[in-house]
Amino acid sequence: MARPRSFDEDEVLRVARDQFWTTGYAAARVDDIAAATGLGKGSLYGAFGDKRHLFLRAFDDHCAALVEGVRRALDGPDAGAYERLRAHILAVADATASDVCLRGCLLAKGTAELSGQDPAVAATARRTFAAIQGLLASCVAGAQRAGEIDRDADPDRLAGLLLAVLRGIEALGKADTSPDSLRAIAETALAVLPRP
Amino acid sequence: MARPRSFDEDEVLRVARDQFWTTGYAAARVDDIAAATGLGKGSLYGAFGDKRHLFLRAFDDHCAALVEGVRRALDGPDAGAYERLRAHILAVADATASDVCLRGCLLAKGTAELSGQDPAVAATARRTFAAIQGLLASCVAGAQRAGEIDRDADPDRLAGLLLAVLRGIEALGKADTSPDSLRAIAETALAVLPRP
DNA sequence: GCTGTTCTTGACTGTCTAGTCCAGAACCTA
DNA sequence: TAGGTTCTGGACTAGACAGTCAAGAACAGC
Repeated sequence: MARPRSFDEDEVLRVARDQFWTTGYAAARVDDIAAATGLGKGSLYGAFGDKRHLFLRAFDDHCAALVEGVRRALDGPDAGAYERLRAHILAVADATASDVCLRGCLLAKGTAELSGQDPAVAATARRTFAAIQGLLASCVAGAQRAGEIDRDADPDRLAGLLLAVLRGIEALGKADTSPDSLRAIAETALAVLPRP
Repeated sequence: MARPRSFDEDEVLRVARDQFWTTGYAAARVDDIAAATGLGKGSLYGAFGDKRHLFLRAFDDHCAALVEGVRRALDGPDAGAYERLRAHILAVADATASDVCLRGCLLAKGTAELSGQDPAVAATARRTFAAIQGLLASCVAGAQRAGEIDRDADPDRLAGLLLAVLRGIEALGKADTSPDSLRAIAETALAVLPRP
């Protein structure tokens, strides 16, 4: 029928996400995104609307990928649930610590910058947090069934606590907190989980 | 000698801080800050240099006030230490939940937006976090001496965990997490502290 | 190959904004 | 009150940036 797109939408969104990620939303320039993707601005505007919508698409994709990553890390049989939980929490601490450019997580950065002014951003963030908490709760419940965490504890509440700890590690990482401190937080969080 | 300043520097910094707070650094306009303070831009630039330095001053002042607030909340005799800790953590959760405009804490917002690009911001954030952790550790140690927290636990590690939980609550609050959830996180964090 | 449609490119526009500058005001000291 | 100094206000500048647009390119169907 007509001339087809010469670019891969997902790839463009990934590049755009990286730009927003490093500079923040307000400081990101559409010209830079166009240059980084190799597209003209017309194509960008034609495909995504305006800067805000481009961000929202990139932000949503990023959050979905994040949840998917957590799912891969935590899903599985009850038997290894506690170990998966432990590995995931330590991995987040280590990844945060080794993020040299301190850009942290786009979810945190975007939410901090925009959720107060853009309900769509707040809604995506809320959904993402809820999804992660759900995955944590399932994993905690698995560990309870496997006898690694006290069965009397409320898995949802423990998951909420762990979510807060993870987001806290993220936040502290942006201040260039030492890798040791971040790891200590993760280990302490695991240590205080009620054992059977 | 010469004409004296017609404005109070601290008051101007407070107003500027509020502007940065609501919109973020990049989106804040110097013209708006000038209008909000009632000053001409010449006075603003004469007194503070440029936008970045104005922000750094406001940010530093805010962080110092924050630490001072935590100190007031947590300092005191061993006897009431645990209760002060408990009250403070619940108060942070409630304050975060009732922040209707979701602007959160300027410390978190400024750090998220700028620490990757401005070492001065990262340094202030790191100092502030360390100070708060120190205050938490002292309070935990007091509660240990008062027999409310297990004496075998490392107060610094518990303080690190609590700091992460507090920052996590802050981060989740920006996504408009329900007041109940935030309070549940705070209560769970308190519940998992090791008792004697 | 022709036609109609959609995509691409990048120059262009209008607006916004950080920072400058200067003329005059306010104040202090003597 | 005179003189020197700093402060004030706001007009001005230069550059940056989001978003538009028109001319042509690439393709599918015929």
